Amino acid sequence: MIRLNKIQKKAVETTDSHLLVMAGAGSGKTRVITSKIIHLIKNKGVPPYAILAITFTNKAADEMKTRVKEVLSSTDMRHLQVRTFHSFGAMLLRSFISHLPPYDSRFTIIDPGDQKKIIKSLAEKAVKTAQINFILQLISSWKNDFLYPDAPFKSFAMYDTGSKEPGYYREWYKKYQDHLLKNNLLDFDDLIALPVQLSQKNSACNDYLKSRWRYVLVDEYQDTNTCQEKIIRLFYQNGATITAVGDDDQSIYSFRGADITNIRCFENNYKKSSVIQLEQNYRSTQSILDAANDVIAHNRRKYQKKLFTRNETGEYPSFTFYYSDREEAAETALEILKANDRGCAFAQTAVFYRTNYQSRLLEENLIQKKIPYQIIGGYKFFERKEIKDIISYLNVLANKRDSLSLQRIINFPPRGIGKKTVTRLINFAADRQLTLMQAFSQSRSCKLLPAKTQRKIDKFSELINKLEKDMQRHSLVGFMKLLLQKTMLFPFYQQLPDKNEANERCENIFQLLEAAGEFAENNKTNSLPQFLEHISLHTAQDEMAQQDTVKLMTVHNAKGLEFDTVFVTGMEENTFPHILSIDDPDETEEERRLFYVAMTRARKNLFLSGAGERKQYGRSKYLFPSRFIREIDRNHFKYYNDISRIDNKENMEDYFVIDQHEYF
DNA sequence: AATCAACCCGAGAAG
DNA sequence: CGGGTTGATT
Repeated sequence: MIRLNKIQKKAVETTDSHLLVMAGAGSGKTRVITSKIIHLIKNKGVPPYAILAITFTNKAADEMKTRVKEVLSSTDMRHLQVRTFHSFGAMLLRSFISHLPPYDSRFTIIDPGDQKKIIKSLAEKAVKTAQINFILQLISSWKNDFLYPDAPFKSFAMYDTGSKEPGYYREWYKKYQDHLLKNNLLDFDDLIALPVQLSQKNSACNDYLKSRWRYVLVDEYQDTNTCQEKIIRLFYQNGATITAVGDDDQSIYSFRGADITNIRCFENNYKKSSVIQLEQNYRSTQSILDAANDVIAHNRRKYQKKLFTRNETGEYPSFTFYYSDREEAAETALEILKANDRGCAFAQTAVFYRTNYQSRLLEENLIQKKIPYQIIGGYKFFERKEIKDIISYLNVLANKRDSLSLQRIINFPPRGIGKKTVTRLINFAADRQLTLMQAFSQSRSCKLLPAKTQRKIDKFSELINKLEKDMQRHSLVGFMKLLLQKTMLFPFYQQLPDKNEANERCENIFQLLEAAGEFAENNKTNSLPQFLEHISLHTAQDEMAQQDTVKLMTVHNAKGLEFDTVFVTGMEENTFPHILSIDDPDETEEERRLFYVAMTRARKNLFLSGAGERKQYGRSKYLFPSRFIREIDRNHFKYYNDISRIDNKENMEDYFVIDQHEYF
């Protein structure tokens, strides 16, 4: 057992009862979990088969696997399960979902973009994006609360649905879920909720869960939602020993259903459990921790943790309030260069912001100063059009019932099958209870379409059939190359009139092929369904390359990461805390935790900044420094300046619309 | 079916 | 300001 402190050691060696490890930021929780897995196998003789570790991101899962791999044999590794909640759910469902007809094991996992498309397609007339988002969010929280459309009506009534009746949204939910069932599609929430349903309805599945896992370790427990907690509870009820690791001060995902009371009530919910608090930090300097402790102390807390370290004292963070967002971006880029001159590698530097669009100005400045950078999150690689096109072909081949993907590719690249034809086929399929694919062949005998159009449809069906045969005969990558040619996708993108665009899209296609090759190599498989699952469960952090680039990301994406030098930008009221969280004390506390997460990512240097003017929708907004900055003891700054440099007299008036004295 | 201009409206965070 | 959609035109 490698270098654990006394308290960590106790957490590792407590194996005979349920345990909550309250692990402060940088206190070595990954080390505790991995050490515990190794301890169970090596010292306690627990078969690896009986151990399950659950995380939230692939990156965390991979990290654990890598560390455990150094000690365990490859046979042991094969039997040990280290998975994310979603991949665990998917795994279980691949084996058991046929007990929930009409789903079958070839289901496709859809992303939020697909969800929006589905809602749009189910609407009789145009629906606003905001409305679609609201519907989907409601559906998501219903699923997280384990409510499916067939639940009694009164269960839905307690949800706040604004101006419209809950019944209205329940109708959407019914239509949406019906579409998923017919097309054999699962959304992210289904991956968590359906396993619970299965374990209750299907004895084979329940027996499997019951008999197999005896030790379950959960990472980031503060981020569990009702459904995820229920899964852990299933193991608990079946006699497994639970180790929950997390930090209530880092709970930042309530908007996706995470319930902070899950971790705060662990002691009550899991009988005969104990709690261990890890407060020694191995990441940051004491100066950074001092400032971070100041901030989080402003929250109401059940577990009062105060981080300390034996690392060097280091330097206090700095705070600069710039004149404008442009100045902030330019100066941040300059500071990155200065840090680089002092010996901080670009790869050890990160810039965080509250909202995705804040990356834009930064990017412009980094490009101008020729600083290599990489954005983590935001528009994801697998959501690019050219990639989605290819994946849609693959989806259709893996799941013939997926009419969503089929509609995407039926006339792409263009092959003369227009909207009218597609609408006709969809209606035809609906009338006869056929899948869209089945409608292709049936429409011929029914003479549904003009002969010329039917010929085009036949040709397309033939293409799909041929690809299906090719799939059997080739490796994953080999097959994908063949597909790119036979569908004319690659030639299509290659021949785009805009050469820059053509190059970029082709480059992305090559990257996809590379990813497929890597996947096949790492997992020793050419299975298309497994590759598709891998893609759909891909997370923002997976895009972290080891290149020497500055990393740009939202604070949410920064969780679990660490850098020598960290910049937290946009520290203004209404930006961070976000304007939509400012009226609700609970949400403001969550914003504070978010800032706490941001600060505790830094090992050595922490730069905080804000701007007095920020452009939004092409208009200027005038802002004041964030309350979170004022919560840090003034003595805990190396440099502090909250006065904007007003060098443009025209804007003076705007600044003093609100009396500064009133504000401070 | 493809192209383009006018127009509208919006961006909170993510598996 | 800029992306996405609509509707007119070819």
